[in-house]
Amino acid sequence: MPDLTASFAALADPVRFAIVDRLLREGELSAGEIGKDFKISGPAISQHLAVLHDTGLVQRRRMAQRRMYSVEPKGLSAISDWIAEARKFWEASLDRLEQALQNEKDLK
Amino acid sequence: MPDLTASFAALADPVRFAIVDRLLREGELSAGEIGKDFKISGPAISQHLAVLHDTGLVQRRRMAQRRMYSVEPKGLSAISDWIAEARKFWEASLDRLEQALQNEKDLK
DNA sequence: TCTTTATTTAAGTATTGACTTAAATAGCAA
DNA sequence: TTGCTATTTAAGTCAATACTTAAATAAAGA
Repeated sequence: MPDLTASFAALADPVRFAIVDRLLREGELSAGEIGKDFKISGPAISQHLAVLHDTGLVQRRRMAQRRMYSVEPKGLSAISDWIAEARKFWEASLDRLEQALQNEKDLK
Repeated sequence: MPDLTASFAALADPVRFAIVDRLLREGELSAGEIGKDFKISGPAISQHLAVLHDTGLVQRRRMAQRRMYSVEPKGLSAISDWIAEARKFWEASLDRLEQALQNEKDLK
């Protein structure tokens, strides 16, 4: 299992979450375009992008002077896989709860 | 949309992630039982459980002197919903990539 | 009531992390 | 080369947070 806590930590910051969410919807964007959404400095954006890149949530490539960023699906699918696994357990427990409530009702 | 970044922050800590993961698999457990898995102090565990409870990831109830903790499905389904939405976008972009590679191949 | 068990709350410390400004790097164009 | 645009790296500051020990609370039992 990959290190999910690092991915969660990356998405725990509101700026980084908003960046990933926007990249999902709009595809590839430059660091400058991404930065326009926020009132923090350029270097702050660059540092956030570095965190997202280091944790494997975004890819990047050069295009002339610009750095283009896009979502790295593998990074998100690691979370998706864990959630799918977790869902099995919580749905099973909801089923047990529902069953228990039904039995209680039947007794009346 | 609920505050997903708070949920991500809660799961970003390795201890809290392990607690949630174990509660999913084993169901309801007391604070004491949960604490045995870690070498940190009782109060530290209690504080982690408070964070998980405050962010809506776990429920708790009293049972005599003990506090019993279990996963709150709603907390995780908020993440699950975002991932499902995100998946639509990243799969669409993968499809476009695949299409582009196919077109390139056809030209040869 | 007094004691024991289970857990939380309080208070203080140390590390981590998000931000800033200033300086460095990379590529393009005059 | 010199300059211009885009972005990152460096260095330092401040706030958030994960931990500790000590004290408080809650429920049960002798």
